[in-house]
Amino acid sequence: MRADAQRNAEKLRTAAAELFHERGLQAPLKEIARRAGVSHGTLYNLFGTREALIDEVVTDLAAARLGEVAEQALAHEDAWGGFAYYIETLCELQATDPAISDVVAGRYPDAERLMAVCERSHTAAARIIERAQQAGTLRPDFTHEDLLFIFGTNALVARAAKDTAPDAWRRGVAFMLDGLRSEAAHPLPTGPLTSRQLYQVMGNLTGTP
Amino acid sequence: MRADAQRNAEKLRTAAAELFHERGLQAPLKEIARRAGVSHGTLYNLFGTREALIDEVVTDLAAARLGEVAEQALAHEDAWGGFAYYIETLCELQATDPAISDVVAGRYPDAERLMAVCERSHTAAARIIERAQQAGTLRPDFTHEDLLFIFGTNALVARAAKDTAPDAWRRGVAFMLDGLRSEAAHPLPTGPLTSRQLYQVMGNLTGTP
DNA sequence: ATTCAACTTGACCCTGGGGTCAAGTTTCGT
DNA sequence: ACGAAACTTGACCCCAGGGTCAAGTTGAAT
Repeated sequence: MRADAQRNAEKLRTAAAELFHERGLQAPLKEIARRAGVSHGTLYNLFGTREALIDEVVTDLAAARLGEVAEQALAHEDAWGGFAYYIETLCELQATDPAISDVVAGRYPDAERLMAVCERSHTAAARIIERAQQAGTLRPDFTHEDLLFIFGTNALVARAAKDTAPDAWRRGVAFMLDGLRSEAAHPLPTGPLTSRQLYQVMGNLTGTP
Repeated sequence: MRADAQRNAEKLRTAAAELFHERGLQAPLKEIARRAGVSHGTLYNLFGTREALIDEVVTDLAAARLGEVAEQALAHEDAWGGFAYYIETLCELQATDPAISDVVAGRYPDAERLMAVCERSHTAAARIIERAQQAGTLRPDFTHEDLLFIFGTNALVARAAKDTAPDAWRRGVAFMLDGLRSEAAHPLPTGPLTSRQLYQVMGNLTGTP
């Protein structure tokens, strides 16, 4: 790769990181190129697809953030505390960083590294759920898919309320969390989604193709 | 108004009602005209704006549906039962009729008759909430705005899951409802939205201009 | 039957997103 | 310092949605 191309790629990575952070992973590619001071043709030359760019720009950040949250959640002595921490902190992360929000809620099958990160994050989440259920504080009919669903809706809520009431998501999450304790549980009307279904629904929810 | 214009208006109303029902109130106006077998220019001539069309086509249906649900909810002997019925039934309505879903979740300030219907619906909802709170079964920190917020998110969830898992919304609502009982309540992290804030957030949430 | 206002039409414009590629420019090895 | 390969550019194409309006058509009053 020629030196100038290297430089442009770097400028594009920077601009993309900024715009993804500000506006989420659907930020227009042309605008990213504009901010980088480069033609959009160059963006297509150097990265080819949006997902390739995402994979380069967002993956490491996401891995760090998600890993840290999961770790801290498992570090809680109290299983319910860890579970609640996990949900609250991830939702907070979604509210403050649209890019991360989209990673958690979206579908980017062609971003390989990113998918691996999600994979890891999912198994961590499963552990957090299981621990709280074994402690008897989290209702036993709650599933991993329900958790992701929560993040999916929170992504939208947080984005919609960002400028008007940046903390609006907290109330919804708090109500929800109160409904997830074992003591609060009443029988559910429907079984959980399959992961296949979840995948599709999350896609529609966040407008990921 | 000339007879042919009358006929066209009728065809357009019918087509609009169908498409709004199938796809929600953002259905492309050109497609409505196409389905009516009429030029889109005619649609603009006869109705002017999307909201005018909505107001003519959706208001009566919405009034009937919303009115009935509220009435039945208040007819419940049990205040909590009435509250839960109201939420569940309205959410179900959202899941089965995208047009109603958008009415409940959206913003259409220029559709005067529709706004009046919403107004009425809101005061009914307030009564349902208050009754359940006075009975001591609904947590006292729950507000009208929280309720509308629930409908706002449910609109998105129901739409996203429609084709994949038409009942997916039920689980989320059930968790939520379990969190709204007085026994489940833990202190909330934030105060409620003002109605002004809610208005803006709902607008962003549903993409209503 | 004529006439003219009322109405309809579809070509046209705009916006904003995605994407391509021939022609021009720059880097780098020799 | 030169030439080939690598790279960049921006004009161009696509699509889908909103919206306008001059020209043509039709209804109905006289």
